[in-house]
Amino acid sequence: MTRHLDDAKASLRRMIYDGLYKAGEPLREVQVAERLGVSRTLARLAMAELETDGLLLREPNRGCRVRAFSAREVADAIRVRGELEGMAARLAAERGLSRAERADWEAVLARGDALLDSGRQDKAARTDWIAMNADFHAAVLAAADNAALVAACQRVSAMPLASPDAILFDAPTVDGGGAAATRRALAAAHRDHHEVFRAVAAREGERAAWLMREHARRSAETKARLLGDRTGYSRLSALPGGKLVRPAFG
Amino acid sequence: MTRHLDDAKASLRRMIYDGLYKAGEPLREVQVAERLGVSRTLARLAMAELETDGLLLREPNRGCRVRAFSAREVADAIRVRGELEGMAARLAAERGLSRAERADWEAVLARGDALLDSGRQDKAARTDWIAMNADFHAAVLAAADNAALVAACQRVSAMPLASPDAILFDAPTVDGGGAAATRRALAAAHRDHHEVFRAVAAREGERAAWLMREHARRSAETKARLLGDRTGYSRLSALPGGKLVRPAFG
DNA sequence: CGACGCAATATTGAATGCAATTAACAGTCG
DNA sequence: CGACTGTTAATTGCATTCAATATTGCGTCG
Repeated sequence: MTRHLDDAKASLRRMIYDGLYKAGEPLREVQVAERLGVSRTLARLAMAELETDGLLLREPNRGCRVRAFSAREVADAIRVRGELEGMAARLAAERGLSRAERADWEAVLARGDALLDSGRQDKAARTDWIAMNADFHAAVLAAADNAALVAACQRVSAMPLASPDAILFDAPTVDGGGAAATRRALAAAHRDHHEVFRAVAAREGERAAWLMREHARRSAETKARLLGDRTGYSRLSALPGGKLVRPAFG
Repeated sequence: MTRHLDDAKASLRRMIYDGLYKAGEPLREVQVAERLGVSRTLARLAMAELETDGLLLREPNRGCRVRAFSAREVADAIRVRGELEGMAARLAAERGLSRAERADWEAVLARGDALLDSGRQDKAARTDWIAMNADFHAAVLAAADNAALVAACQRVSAMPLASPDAILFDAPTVDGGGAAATRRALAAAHRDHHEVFRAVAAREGERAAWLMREHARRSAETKARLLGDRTGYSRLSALPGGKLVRPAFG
């Protein structure tokens, strides 16, 4: 992959996430190329990559369509991610953390603590949170020292909303809405992070795996609750409340 | 993906598996195109896909090289596959098998029994065995009813030797060689199949998962023993004994 | 009036050609 | 004699062009 292709792919991904193309709507190569400001070749390659990422569906000689993900599919993907991350936690616990890994991990946890303590809710805080969260999940995978596991996890995280980066801020909830609920959810998630770390550090492999799976499962349930039962969607910005924020995505 | 591209990709894959390109050796687009009998465009696309499959490594502006897989990497991938298939078995057990699924599964098991009972060791028998084995693993995944799980499993199986299809027949072993040892290994594997099925049918989820993980682990250990400790290889036909047979691969 | 078939058009699929980047080599200077 | 730089050859990256396939609209026939 070269620079231009990466750019085109990222831009197209963003376009889809932003709902420029509705689910089921065909992506015409010429139009995509125009909007991306590149040639048809690059547009085509970008579409091919997003297809392998599972974001687009291709019918031979009929082009690509944006794939719609049901709440069920997202939940399924998150369960798989949880299983893989759980395996990573178990492997990490069995292997034991090096001094450096332990320090890195604790630094990430401290960043999360600081963010929660600050009480900030602005956009920068959200970006920081997403970065912290991503770093935590990456640390778990790295500590497992299994390249195939990392690759598999990245793949399953390619689905919109299935990635740990995909956090729904300020979406309305049944138990009262908005900022306070979000804050509670983030605090709970970060407690999970601490617990996973303690279990791994204590070499409690199976328990670490269980905690990690539960962490993913909670995230899946939260998202399912927020997204409702609609069977298909891809325009994330059109979700209930329209206040979805996923700045660090893609 | 269109027909020509699929063909080109499969052919190139086979070329690499057959050792036409050694590990680390660069794949020049023009040469690949010539050997495939297609244009540079298709060769390029095929290479791009094999890159995403993890079979090739690409350095920007410097093309692709065949990736060498260490015995460790193969073992890691198989462990991940085992975890995913174990998850599938657990989900299948929790969900319960439909009448049709149960029948399909039993038919696959019966095919394996018949093959073992026949005592055949010819090439056709091997092909049949590989097909039966693939069907069994596919049945486990299908019974889990989780699309993301299937996709993740397919991905991790893309690595050479990591797929359940990749069976080493007649490779020399430490405990006496060849046909008899292979026969014992296949019989043991098929006992695993039966046990997994019984556990799933009995709704024993965690036990089914464990059995499936162990099934994969055994396969990984067998391969590791056969492959030895060499740190890098990709020319499968050049493995010890040179009697490797993997007809249904790719 | 509806259904089928044919032609025109639009869209994807593949190949060739051109530009940009990189590696290798020779020549020159220190 | 070794290191550096300018130049050349080779290779990838991208754009354009040509060909194949599917879709749509219209006309005709039942």
